[in-house]
Amino acid sequence: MLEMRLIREQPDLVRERLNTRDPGLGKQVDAILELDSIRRQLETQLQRIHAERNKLSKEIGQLRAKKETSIELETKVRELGDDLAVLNERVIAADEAQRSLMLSIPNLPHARAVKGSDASANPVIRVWGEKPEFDFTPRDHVSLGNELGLFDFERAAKISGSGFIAYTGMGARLQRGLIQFLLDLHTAEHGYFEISPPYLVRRYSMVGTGALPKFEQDAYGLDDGEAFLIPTAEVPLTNFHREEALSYRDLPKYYVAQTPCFRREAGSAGKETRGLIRVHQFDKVELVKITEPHQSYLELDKMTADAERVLQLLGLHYRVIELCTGDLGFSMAKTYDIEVWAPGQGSYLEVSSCSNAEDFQARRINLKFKDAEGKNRYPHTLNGSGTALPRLIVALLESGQQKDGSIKIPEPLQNYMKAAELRK
RNA sequence: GGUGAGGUGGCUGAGCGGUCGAAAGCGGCGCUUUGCUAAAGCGUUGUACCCCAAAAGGGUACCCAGGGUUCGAAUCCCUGCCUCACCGCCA
Repeated sequence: MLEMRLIREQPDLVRERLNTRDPGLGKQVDAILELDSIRRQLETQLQRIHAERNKLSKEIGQLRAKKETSIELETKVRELGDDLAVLNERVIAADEAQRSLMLSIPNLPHARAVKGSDASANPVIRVWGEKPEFDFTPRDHVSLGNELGLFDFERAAKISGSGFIAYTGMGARLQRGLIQFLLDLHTAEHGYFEISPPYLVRRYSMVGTGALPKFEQDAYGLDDGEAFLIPTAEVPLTNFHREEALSYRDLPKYYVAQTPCFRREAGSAGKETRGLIRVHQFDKVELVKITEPHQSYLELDKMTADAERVLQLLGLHYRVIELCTGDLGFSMAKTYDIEVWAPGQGSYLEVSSCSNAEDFQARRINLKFKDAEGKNRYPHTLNGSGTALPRLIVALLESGQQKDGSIKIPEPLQNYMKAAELRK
């Protein structure tokens, strides 16, 4: 949620920045200003009547204490009470109208974010390693994995429909080993605190991170929309301290969690849907930070580096791109995507997205911290994948493949896998 | 799922339907005393919103949440949520 005061005091700035996301979005500023002024007028009226009623009620109490009559006052107060009820409903309605519009307005892109309307404008920030060379035509993970018995798409589809995967045998062990490797790396070497959170969350937690209200069609809902399967561990982790006031001494917080993620992927049928690349349920190791505002961008760089480290240790070629204003997620002010090279696809796959939401989510979840002066302020929240499992597996299989269809396992994984390669 | 108890400010814990945003203690902050520490004394100490250009100041709301009774609710009634205890069921 944006700060109302900012919209009120610098509407042009807000309008302009929203327009960099999507020309036309800036119009929302005028709508919100209108609702805000209506709400405030009503609230002022309501409060005047309240003040009057409180005063008269107090007088009634005093009259009664002196055993004097107070009938006239009582009648008057009763009338005020009726006005109050009517006005109160209008205030509540105005408040809700404003709030719901506020919740549907995305975050402002960072002031220096690259401007652009879609992914084609995303600049490449850096590249690590090189595309591996093969003296044969590299195969894709589906054919490699099927041959090695690493997963079973047909049976998974039989159970749950298309878009679900069952890892089998060494494939299952590969995922488990990777999860272990990732959690060990981030906890032991990068300083994150491990949490195993609920996978089912309340609606307000989804609203809190910005997954709702806009993207309800992407989530799996239960109980008539009161609960949702998490689309990412960002939701439970970021909400972990909701409604709390932390101390600046507790910041920054570094959290890591491995969870499944559930996504309907509505509207993406047919698009990069082959194999493991886009599925309805996948595992992910997620990083979340809560920081003081002045260090959040430094922390974003560190978090991105932590995610990149995964690929470096596994020897996977990747590039980091910055999302332009038009491609930014709803809650985010700045995002770096890490894309790993998948030789069998002949393309880069997004395996991590590291973002700074600034105070946008903190406002929504009412998360504050007391600074050194004892003042309550909103911290910044960050999140990044570290990393998504299926696409990491795609890259590992396709990059590690050998002519005979076996797969070399990168050195750091070998202990977890109890094997140096995958073969029939 | 059943029964019982309970949810008050950073914490502990009072609170007769009217002057209670809420006693007291602890903690925090400030000042005084002090060679330093400790201790003591005094003062201060919630959040959100509204009015005001801003500051000063004023006002409204908030004692788990939502309804209700009443001229008036922390206080009475109902519902829900949560916590604790015991029972049942269950991985």
